[in-house]
Amino acid sequence: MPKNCNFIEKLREVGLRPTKQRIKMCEVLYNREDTFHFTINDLVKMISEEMNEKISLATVYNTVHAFEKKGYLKEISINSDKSYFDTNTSAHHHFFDEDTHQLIDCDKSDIDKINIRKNITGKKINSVEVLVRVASDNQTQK
Amino acid sequence: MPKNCNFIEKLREVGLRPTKQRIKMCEVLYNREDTFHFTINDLVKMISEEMNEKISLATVYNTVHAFEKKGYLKEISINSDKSYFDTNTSAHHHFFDEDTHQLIDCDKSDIDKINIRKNITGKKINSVEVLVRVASDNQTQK
DNA sequence: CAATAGTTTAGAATTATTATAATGTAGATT
DNA sequence: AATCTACATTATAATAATTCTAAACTATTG
Repeated sequence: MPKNCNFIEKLREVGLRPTKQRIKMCEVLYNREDTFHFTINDLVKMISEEMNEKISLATVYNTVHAFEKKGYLKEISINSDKSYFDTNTSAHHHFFDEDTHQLIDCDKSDIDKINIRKNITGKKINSVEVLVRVASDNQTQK
Repeated sequence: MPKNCNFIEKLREVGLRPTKQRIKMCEVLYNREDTFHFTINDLVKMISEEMNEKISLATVYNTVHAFEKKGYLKEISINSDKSYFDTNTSAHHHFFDEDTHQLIDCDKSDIDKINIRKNITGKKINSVEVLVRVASDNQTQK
C-alpha cells in the first residue's frame, strides 16, 4: 500500500471491510517514508497509542494475517522467539542486528542475484532469502 | 563431532560432564552418515527410544543449548513455530520444504559465494545464510 | 568415600500464538 | 433510516514451544 493513499478504498478493493481498527493499522504501517519492520507486539502498542484506546491482540493477529494474505505484508524469517513482518513485500534480503534485534532492508544493489544450481525433484522454488546477521564489532564471533 | 568417536572423551575435552543422557544424545546425533536436521521434539523421542527410558524435555533443551554453545550444533533460521538444529555446523545454506517441513542442506557448489556490498557502521557480519523455500510443483505460488 | 559442583528431573511459569463464543458493526436490503 | 446478515472485534481460554525452579541425583575431586 502506497503511503498517504485512501486506506478505506484500498481495503475495499481487496475485499477487506474498512473497520476503524484496520484503518488505524494502515495508518501506522503505511503513513511513513521508509519500510517498517515490526513484531505483533510493537504494532499493538503503536495502534493503541494512535487510537487512544486498546486494540485486542487477536484483532492485530487476524488483521496482520489478512494483510499478509492480500500481499500488504510479508513475514520475515528470523529464527527467533517471535515473528517479524515487513511492509516491503518485494523480494529482498535483510540484515538482522543481533544486539538490538532490529531488521534492516538490503537494497537490490547490495547483494548479487543468487543463482541456485540445485534442483529438488517435484518441487519449485517459492523464495530465496538471505539473512545477514550482524553484531557489535567488539563482540566474540558467533 | 565426528561419527563413531569416543563421545565420553569428546565431552570431557570441552568441559561437559559425560552423563548417560549426553552420551546417548551424541550417539543419536553423530553416529550417522549424513547431516541431521531436527527439532527438540524429534530428539526427545529418538533419545528416549535409544535409552529405553524417558528423558526429560528440560535436559534435552539444556544439552542442545550446551552443544550449540560448544559448536557441536547450529540453529537454523526458519520463521517457524519451532527451532531447527543441524549437526552440520559449517557455514552452509538450506532448502526448506514447506509441504513436509524438512530441511535439506545445500552444498557449497549449489550456490555461489555471496558478496555483500553494504556495510553497517560499528557492526561486523556474523553469518550469511540463504534459505530457499520450496513446495510442491502443483501448488499455488506463495 | 565424603564433599561439591554440575546435572537431571517433574512440574510450574512464561511467552507467542490460535481458538472460541459472545457482542459489535459495515454494508446491503428493505 | 430501521433491519438484516455476514464479517469483525473482543476478552478470555486453550495450545504449544520454551525457560525456570527447586529438589533429587551423579560425576569428579580430594
